[in-house]
Amino acid sequence: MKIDPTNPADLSAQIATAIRDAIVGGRLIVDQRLPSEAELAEQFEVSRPTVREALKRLAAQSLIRTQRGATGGAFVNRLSFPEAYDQQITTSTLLLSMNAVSFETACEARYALERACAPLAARRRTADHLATMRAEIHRQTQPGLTDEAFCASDVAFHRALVDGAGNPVLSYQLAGAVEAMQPLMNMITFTARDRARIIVLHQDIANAVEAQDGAAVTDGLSALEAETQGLAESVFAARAARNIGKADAAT
Amino acid sequence: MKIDPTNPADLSAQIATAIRDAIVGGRLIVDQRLPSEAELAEQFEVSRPTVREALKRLAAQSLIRTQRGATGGAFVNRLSFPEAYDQQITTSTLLLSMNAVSFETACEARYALERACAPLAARRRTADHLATMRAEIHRQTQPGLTDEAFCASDVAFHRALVDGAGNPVLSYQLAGAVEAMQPLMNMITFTARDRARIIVLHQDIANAVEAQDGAAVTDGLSALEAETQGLAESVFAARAARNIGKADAAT
DNA sequence: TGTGAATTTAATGTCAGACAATTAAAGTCC
DNA sequence: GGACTTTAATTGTCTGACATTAAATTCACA
Repeated sequence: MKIDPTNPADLSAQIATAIRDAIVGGRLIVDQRLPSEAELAEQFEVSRPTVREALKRLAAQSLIRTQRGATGGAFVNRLSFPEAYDQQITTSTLLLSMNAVSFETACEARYALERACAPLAARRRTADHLATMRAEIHRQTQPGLTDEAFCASDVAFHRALVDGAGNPVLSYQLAGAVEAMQPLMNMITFTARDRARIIVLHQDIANAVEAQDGAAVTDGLSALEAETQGLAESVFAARAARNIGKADAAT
Repeated sequence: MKIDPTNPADLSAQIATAIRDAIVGGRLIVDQRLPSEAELAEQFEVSRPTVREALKRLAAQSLIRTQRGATGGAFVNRLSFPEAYDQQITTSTLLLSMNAVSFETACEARYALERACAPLAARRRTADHLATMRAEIHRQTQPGLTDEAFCASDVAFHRALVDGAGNPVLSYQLAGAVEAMQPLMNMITFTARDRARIIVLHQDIANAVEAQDGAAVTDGLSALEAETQGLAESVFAARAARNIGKADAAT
């Protein structure tokens, strides 16, 4: 593990990259202890604060964890699924919110990915997954529900569907797609009639999952996508019309 | 933005979280300049090194970028698609390599996700995507190709298919699934006969994409998945048998 | 008056040394 | 032998300083 001493800028970034490469390349294995900060500082011929900044970079990506005390130090961390979920969700959410991704594009991606889970979920879903889906549908029928709570329940419903596929890798990949949509969905206001239509479609999907009919689940998701896209379109159109009206009034 | 002064541990992590929440929550917008390190240190009532460690954590996630000089400082960074791709790929690769995910599970997830792109790719693929796919197939027929180069070409072929769907969000989500499989695929040795079968399937898929026949693309991917799973199974079975033989010889 | 070079300034990047906090292991006393 | 104390190693934090960078400003000169 060496760094480029001719490039005096970003020493901590170089050190972080060197250690990351060692981890990704398998030269440092899970739970292995890294040299102490003082030793690393000596190895790389930098000061301890610089080493610490490098280690914090790695800690931010869950690549290492640190322990204090006599036998403490930095250890190569086993990236767990929950940690990976979190990173996936925050990255996806920021990507969507910062890049002016259209509702249409994000929605299309989300439902395309969910349909990928449909056949597997139909085959493997357990009673647990079904119960979660039914429970969320029931929550969605509650009259006093805010739009945000409705969206959150929607996300939970879809998460149950995805988890029903029984493939943790798939669940991980989908986490970003499903969760990152929530802020976009929150921009929509749902009338009672809108909610009723969505709930019916959710029930169709839940029934298809229960019947283990993969094709029906796929169709149900497609119908839900069409409904969502249409709803968003009308909401945005109405909003645009109101803005034009305002602009006219202002002149 | 406040931190918990009663918890004296992990001050830099707390500060990083506070700033991250401000970014995700929209209180800090893209390209906005954060206070200088000295000012942040004063605000949070910590020293500058502690603030710096927090900022490095955020920089590691591409949430901020820093500039030196008089008008320099830390700025909220617009998370670009390429940056998000990279993060997605390293996270997925580490997740798979560190968690004893079976080849079968990862492969199933990958092909399920790719099938999600099939209808869109069939509808929207451009001549460019087709040309890339054909070129990669041609490369795969070269006799002197190493197994690694064959796998890399395979990844490029599938990337072209995914990109053909014309949905950047989808491409981003798929990046992890497709690229993270490569190390697992590299564990397999491909005989000339194996390669020939795969190439035929690739050609079927390319033809279906050219004909804009979404169902045929889906079927082609399913056939390729079956082929890959079968191949992996036989390779692992042979390896296990050899190991048992060795163990017997050792006794 | 305009322009280009020199200076100033504000910020990050790095360093050295010190002390506090934590934790496990070694040592000690009953 | 067990409970308690001490010790040592390590991370976490602080202080103060200097180096480096790059924009803004000043100033000399044409």
